[in-house]
Amino acid sequence: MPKRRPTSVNSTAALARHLGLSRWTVSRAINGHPEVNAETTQRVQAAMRDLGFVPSPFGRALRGGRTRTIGVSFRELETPILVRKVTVMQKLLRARHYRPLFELIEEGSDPGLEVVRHFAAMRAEGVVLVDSPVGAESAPWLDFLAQNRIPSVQLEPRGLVAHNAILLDRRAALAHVTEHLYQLGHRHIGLLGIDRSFPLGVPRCDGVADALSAHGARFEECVDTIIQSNRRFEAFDYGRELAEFLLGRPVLPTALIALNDEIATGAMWQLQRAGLVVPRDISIFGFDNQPISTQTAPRLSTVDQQVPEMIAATVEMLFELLQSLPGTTLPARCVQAQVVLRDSVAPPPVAVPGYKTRRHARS
Amino acid sequence: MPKRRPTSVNSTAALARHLGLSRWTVSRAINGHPEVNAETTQRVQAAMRDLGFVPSPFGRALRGGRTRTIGVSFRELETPILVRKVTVMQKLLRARHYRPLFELIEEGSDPGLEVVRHFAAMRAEGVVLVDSPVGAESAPWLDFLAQNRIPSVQLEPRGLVAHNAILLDRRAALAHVTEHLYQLGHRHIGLLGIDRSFPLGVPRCDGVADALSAHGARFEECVDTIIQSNRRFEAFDYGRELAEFLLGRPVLPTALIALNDEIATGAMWQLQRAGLVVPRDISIFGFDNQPISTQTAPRLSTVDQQVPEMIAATVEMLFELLQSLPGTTLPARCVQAQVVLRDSVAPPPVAVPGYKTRRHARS
DNA sequence: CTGAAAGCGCTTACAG
DNA sequence: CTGAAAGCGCTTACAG
Repeated sequence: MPKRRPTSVNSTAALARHLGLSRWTVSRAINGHPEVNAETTQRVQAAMRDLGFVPSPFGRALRGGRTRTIGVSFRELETPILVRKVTVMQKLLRARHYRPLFELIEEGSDPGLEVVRHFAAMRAEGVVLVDSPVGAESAPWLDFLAQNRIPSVQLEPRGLVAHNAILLDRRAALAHVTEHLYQLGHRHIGLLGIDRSFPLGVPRCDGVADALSAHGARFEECVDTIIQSNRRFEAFDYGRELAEFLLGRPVLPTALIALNDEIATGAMWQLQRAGLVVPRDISIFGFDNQPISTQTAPRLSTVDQQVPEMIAATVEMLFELLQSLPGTTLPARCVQAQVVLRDSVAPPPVAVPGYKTRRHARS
Repeated sequence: MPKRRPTSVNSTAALARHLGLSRWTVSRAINGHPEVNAETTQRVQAAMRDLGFVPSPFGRALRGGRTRTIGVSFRELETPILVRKVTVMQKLLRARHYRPLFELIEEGSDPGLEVVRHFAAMRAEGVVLVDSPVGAESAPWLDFLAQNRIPSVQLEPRGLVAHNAILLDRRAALAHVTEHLYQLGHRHIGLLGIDRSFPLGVPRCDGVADALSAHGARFEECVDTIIQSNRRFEAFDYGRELAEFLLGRPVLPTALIALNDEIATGAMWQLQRAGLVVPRDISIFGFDNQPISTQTAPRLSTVDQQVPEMIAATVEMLFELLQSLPGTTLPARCVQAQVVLRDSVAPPPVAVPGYKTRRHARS
C-alpha cells in the first residue's frame, strides 16, 4: 500500500499553513535565524525534509538574497581532463554549500560575453573561467564582471595574467624536464608541437631555456622545434605526423618533449615503426599523465597536471575574493606540476662514431 | 578614448525610462507582442543589445513565465564521450532558444532526487537524464518529475525502460558484430567484460544470442564469458587482466568482443605480448569508436555510438513531450549503432591439426 | 519571540 | 496601441 502523499507544499506560505505557523516564522526557521524557538526551527526543517520542499530560488534571489551560485565556464575541449575538473569543482563547491552553474563556451564563437551576462543575470556570486580563451587581463568579459562587482578567477588562462588566476607552472615543469634530460647527457632536444606561437607554449619554451642557460647552454643551439600548426585534434595522428617530419631531418635530437601524451605516444609509435628503439635511441617526454601514458611500451615519462590541486586553489582564491572588498585583486598563484618518470627516458646513445648510424642515416 | 559607458540599465523599468516609454510597453516589446508598434519594438530590442540588458530570469520565472531551461543530469563518468554529449546537447538546445542547466550526479550517492528537486525549483521545463542510473521506470526521481508534470527523457538508462527514453540498440549492434564473425567462420567467441550481471550487458548478450540462433547455434556452446567484476576504471589494465585470464584457459576463442575500446586495446596488447598475432590468431572487436581505436596495430574494428544522433533524438523526444499533454508517454526509441570495420578482425585460423598449437598449448 | 508591510523585476489580464 | 494594477515567493527591516 503506498504511503499517503503528504499535502503538496510549494511555498513557505503553504508550509506555514501546514505547520500552523506564520510564514515569517517559517522563513526565519529555514534560514536559521537565532530569534526563532529552537524547537520550532527543528519542526520546520523536519517538515521541509519530509515534504521535499525547496524554497524557490527565484523568490529568494529576487528579494536580493544570496544565490549561492558560482558561474563556471568551460571551453568545449574534448579532453577527459575536463570531466575530472568539472567533477572536482562540483564537489568542492558543494562542500561550501554553493552550486556551480556550468556553461560551455563554443570554440570559435565570441567567447564569453554572452555567458558572463547570463551569470550576472542569474546573480552568480562569483565566476570561474576555465581555460579562458585569449586570457588577457582586459578582455570584455572580465571588464563586465569587474563592472558588476562579480569576483572571478581564471583557471589556466591562455595568456599573461598576473591577478586572480591559477596557473600550472609549465615553465618550472619544463625546466625540470629539461634539467633531467641535460643531466642524463642530452644536448639536442626536440620540442614536438611546442613553440612560442601559442600562449601556453611560451612558458614551456622559457622553462627549457631556463634549464639550459643554467648550464651555460643556449636554446638556439640545443633545441629543435617540430611543429606544423596549432591543431590539437586527432592528437595521436598529429604526433605521428611530427615524427615523420622529424625523421626527414639529417640529424635527430636525442630527446623529445611533446605538447601532450597523445602527441608523444603517436610520435613514439611512428619512431618505433621506423626502427628506433625508445629510449635507447631517443628519449620522449609526454605531458598530462593520461591513462595512455601508462600503457605504451615503454611507459611514457610525463608531467602530471595536478588537477585536484589546481581546482582546489581556484575555489580557495574565489572564496577569498568573495570575502574581500569588491575590486580586490590577488596575485596569480602557480601550482607546481609533478614530473612523472617512467621508462621512455634514458641517457642518449653513446657518441661513438658508427654507432649513431640511425641519427645520421638520412643526412 | 574609451566609449562613454551608457546609462546602466538593469531592469525593464530603467530601460523604459531610458527610452521614454512605459515599462509595460517595454516588456511587451521584449516579448515580441504583436500589439506593439513595430518601430517601437525595434527600438527597444536595439537598446537591449546596445546596453547588454538581459531581463531578470528571476522576475520572469517568479511571475510564472517560461524559463526556457532544460535540466540535464550527468553521471560523473570520466569518459571523453561525455564531453561530446554535453557539447552537442548545448548546441541543439541553443538552436531552440533553450538553455541547459547541467548537474553532475555523484557516483554512488543517492542518485537523482536532490538534483531533480533542484530542477523543479529552477522551474526547468523539461529534464534529460543522461546515463541515468538503475533506470527503472519507477525510480523516485522519475515519480517526482511525473508528479510535478515535468516531462523527461532518459538517455541510455541502465535498465529496461520502454517509454520516454533513447537507447542505443546494443542488441542489434552485437548481433551485427556476431553475424560478421560467424560469416567469417568463427564458432567460438569470447566476451571481454560483458555478461548479464549489469544492465547494459543484457542486450549485448541478447544480440550475440540472436545472431547465433539465426544460424541454429547455441549461445552456451559458442560463447565464453571473461569477466572479473563490473569495474571499468583503468580500463586498459582491465583489458590486460582479462587477456591474462583468458590465456590461462585450455582453449582460446577465435574472436573476442570487448565491452569497450580501452578493454579491447589492453587485451590486444597483452595477447600480442604473449605472441599471438591479431587478427591472424585471434580477432577482436571494440566498442565506442574512440580515437585510440584508429591508433592500434592493427587498427581496431569497433562500434560507433552515434553520439550526435542519440542526442538529437533525445532533444527531439523531449520537445515532443513538451508540446504534448502532461503525462504523455512516447515509446522508447532505439538508435542504430554503426559497426566500424578495421583491421583487427579476420577469419579464424584454419582448423588444421598442428596449426592451432597456440590455442591448445595450455591444455 | 512573532505578526504585518514592503518590495525585488517581471508579465498578464484589465481598462482606457 | 498604451497605462495602471496585481501578484509570483521570498526576506528584511519594523512594530508589537
